Amino acid sequence: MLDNESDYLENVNMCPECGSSKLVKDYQRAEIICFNCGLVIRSKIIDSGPEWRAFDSEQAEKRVRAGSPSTLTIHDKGLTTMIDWRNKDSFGNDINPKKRAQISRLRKWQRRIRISDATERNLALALSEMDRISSHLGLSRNVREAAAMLYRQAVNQRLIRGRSIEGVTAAAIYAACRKCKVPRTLDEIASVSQVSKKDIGRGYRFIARELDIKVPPTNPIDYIPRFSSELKLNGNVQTRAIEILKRAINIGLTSGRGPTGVAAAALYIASVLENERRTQRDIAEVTHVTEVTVRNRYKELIELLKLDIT
DNA sequence: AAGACGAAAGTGGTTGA
DNA sequence: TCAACAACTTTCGTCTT
Repeated sequence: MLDNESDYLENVNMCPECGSSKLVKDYQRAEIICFNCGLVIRSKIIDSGPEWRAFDSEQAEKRVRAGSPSTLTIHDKGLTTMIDWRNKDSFGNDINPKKRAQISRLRKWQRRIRISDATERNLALALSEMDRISSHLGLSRNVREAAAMLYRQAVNQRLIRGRSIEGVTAAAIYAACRKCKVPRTLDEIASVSQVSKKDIGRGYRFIARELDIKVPPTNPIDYIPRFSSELKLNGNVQTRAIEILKRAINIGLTSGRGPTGVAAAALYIASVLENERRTQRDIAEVTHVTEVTVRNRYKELIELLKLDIT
């Protein structure tokens, strides 16, 4: 077993063909090659270099082979050159004082260039704001990336001119949420940003038009998973609610109505049908509509879908 | 007493002239 | 730009469990 295993390890130090000890490990091609005679001694070797994923700061120091993946949520996509602040060369030796002065000048300019003009500063600010809002709303990675992408497009097309950074960031997030089918209401976004609901809506319509984003009207079904988990409803209720909504959509019962209201009513009916009853008030609370709306929608639903609540 | 129901008046946003 | 309009909310009183 040990013999077999050594096949996979890289503990060869001598070429079996010519006896030379000058071996080259080529991680790109995953081979160990004799520098002298060119024999491929091992192939498919495993790159044992550190990985970029790190779970604490200690690991972060070790796992530096590849750098972070490129991301849109950092203003330069994480692709900048960083000059280490330690005065060591690549072997860990001290750098002599003359070189040190040179390098510190390099560092200075690198910093200045990284966030150079107004656009860059704007982006950096906006992206950190978006990050703040996203974490408040508990948005997933891909929504954040999507929002960042929208914002970049908006910047490229000079759409920010005359508009507040906060307004556009909030609008970008709203749009990204809808695009990714994890809708947040305007109210929710307004409550964690300094922008009013009205302005976010206006900003959203604006960038949606200018960037030519086609987002279908919000589907009430998209709200079901989030609302029902907030109400601690089980999966059967969710399925039931989605069923109801599909039928409702088919007869056009949802058009013109606020999607949250319809979702709320469907959830209410489903919760009753599945014997997991929640009060109208509870549902109204998490869906941010009033009990009255829940009632109105739910009356329409049972009437037109011929549902019977026992 | 809590929840469900419904009427009536008020609010903010869309639409069409 | 303004008025009409539908959806939604607020408020409050009544009915049901």
